[in-house]
Amino acid sequence: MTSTYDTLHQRLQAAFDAVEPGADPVLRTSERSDYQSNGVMALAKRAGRAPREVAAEIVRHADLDGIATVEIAGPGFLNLTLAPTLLQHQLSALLDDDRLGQVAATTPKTVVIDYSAPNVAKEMHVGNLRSTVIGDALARMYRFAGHEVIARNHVGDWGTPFAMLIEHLVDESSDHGAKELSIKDLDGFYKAARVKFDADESFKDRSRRRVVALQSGDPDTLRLWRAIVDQSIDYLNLVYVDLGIALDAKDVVGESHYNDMLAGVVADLDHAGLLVESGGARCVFPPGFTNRDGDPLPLIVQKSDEGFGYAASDLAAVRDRVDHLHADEILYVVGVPQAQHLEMVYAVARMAGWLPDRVRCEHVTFGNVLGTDRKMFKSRSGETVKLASLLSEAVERADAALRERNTDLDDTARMALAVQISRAAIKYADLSTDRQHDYVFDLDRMIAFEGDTGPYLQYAYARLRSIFRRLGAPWSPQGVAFSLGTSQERDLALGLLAFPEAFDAALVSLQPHRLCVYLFDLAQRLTAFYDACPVLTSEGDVREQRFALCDLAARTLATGLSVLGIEAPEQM
RNA sequence: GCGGCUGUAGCUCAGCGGAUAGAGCAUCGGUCUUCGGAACCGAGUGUCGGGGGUUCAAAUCCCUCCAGCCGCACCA
Repeated sequence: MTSTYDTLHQRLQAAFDAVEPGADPVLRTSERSDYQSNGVMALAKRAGRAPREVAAEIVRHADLDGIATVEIAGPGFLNLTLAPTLLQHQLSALLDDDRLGQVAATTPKTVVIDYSAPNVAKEMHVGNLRSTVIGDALARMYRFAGHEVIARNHVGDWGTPFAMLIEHLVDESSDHGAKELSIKDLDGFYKAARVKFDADESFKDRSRRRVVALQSGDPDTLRLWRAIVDQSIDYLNLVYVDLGIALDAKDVVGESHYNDMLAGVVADLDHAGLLVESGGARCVFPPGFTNRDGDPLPLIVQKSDEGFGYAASDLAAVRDRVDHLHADEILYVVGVPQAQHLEMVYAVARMAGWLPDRVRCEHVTFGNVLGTDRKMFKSRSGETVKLASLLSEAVERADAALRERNTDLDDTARMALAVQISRAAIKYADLSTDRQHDYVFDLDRMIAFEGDTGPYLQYAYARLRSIFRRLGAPWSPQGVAFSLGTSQERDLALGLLAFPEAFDAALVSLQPHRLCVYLFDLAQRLTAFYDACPVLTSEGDVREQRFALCDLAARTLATGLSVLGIEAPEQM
């Protein structure tokens, strides 16, 4: 189906084209009418004519029969009110459309999304939250839009930190690592190794030798490395399951994966004449980057000790994603501190011819998670907060809230619900503000059942489902007449029809919060409708229409939440 | 020093060239013998960080200043 916005836009575009080809109608939703077109003033200015005269001409050219009525207002705004026949037609089409009016991509793209990327062998913490949640939402949005998404969890599983862990494992196991240890407390294990590394010179030396052994593929070293990595990934997967993140073991393609390609990266840069030796390191100097003294800034691909830096593996990853995964688009959902590094990687990859212009490469940045004191979010004791403990605290609060409401749920069902609610609370709070901004992590606020929160949206959905449960029999639409006799019904209908443009705007701009804003607005229209328009006790066509609106609202909420990675329970 | 991001109501945030700047929370006042009240309706509150400019039109674009955060060669 053609969305309501697109229908309107096409008709207006034709009218604008008749006056000046290519002129933008600037069509927006409006508070004064259903939609407004603001393009007349600019057009009149260019033509040197009176705006209201141009507006009148546009109106004459516009074929809006059965689509909308127009009113010229103010200096030349076109206020559009959608015609009943159009609303009837569009709403009927929505009832039969699983995609709720959103048109799937005609030329699906292969999109590689690099997100989450925690350090293996360290416990996941709030610092990993945003990349994981935002990346997951974008992956789901792209999939819904009809694209092929390849998720890449570029975990930190290589290099010096791992050499250090392996040495520590050897020290700690009774038989010098001949058998793998079961590492119960990964975080503690990592910290102990770190302390030893910083304090003990001989341990540091052994670790350095171990890096060489690791990178050159020493079997014993690799076996120990594998043991640590496997356990860590098992643990990561538990967190992903707890959070409801669509990442699993097959998406884990960490730094280690590119080890064999690093020498090739350096050799090919050398052949291309891009490699420069500087201070003993092998570098590329992409133009336009300078350090604090104004001197050219290198991307160091091979360190002076012959080891490869992360620039090398990032470059190898670009090649892999373009050559083997055939990416049309690569998104890096990575913290903003990496901005310059990534820009340099893209620049060098383009210089080397590894990243053709047709491949869009974008850094999806995000702000920090702050505590209620507006400083970096830390625990009472000043440590970084573990994701697992954050989640369990949220679950406890959700469970307490459910108990207070004394539902008739048994313990198991209530706990399961508490998990769904707490995930929604955390994810929605993260997704509902512009991702580039820092946001304040306040569990009390985000888990509240009133206001702009995940649980509020879930509740709006659950109320709708309750109506259908009470109906007893399955409901299916049959020639629904959308008379939209009340303002609440009409407002809800307009909200439902706006799903495609809200979704598309969120996708194109890579801003999931736009979809959140839409869903919250829809939920408010819904509750106003719900309050004013009885459904079960109404009769005839009105009843049928209200069921249809409920059905559409439920599906729109569920779909919208689901592409954000948020579940919609049937009952709360 | 260079580059990037941020500054909107008491608090948390939308608004990204259009009309009197919006929402949630909090506050105050209503509705209702709840199709699930975790609801709905209403009210008040703003030097859109300051200043200049561009434009028919600026919170929005440009310049500048102030405040805060981040990055700027071998840890990733």
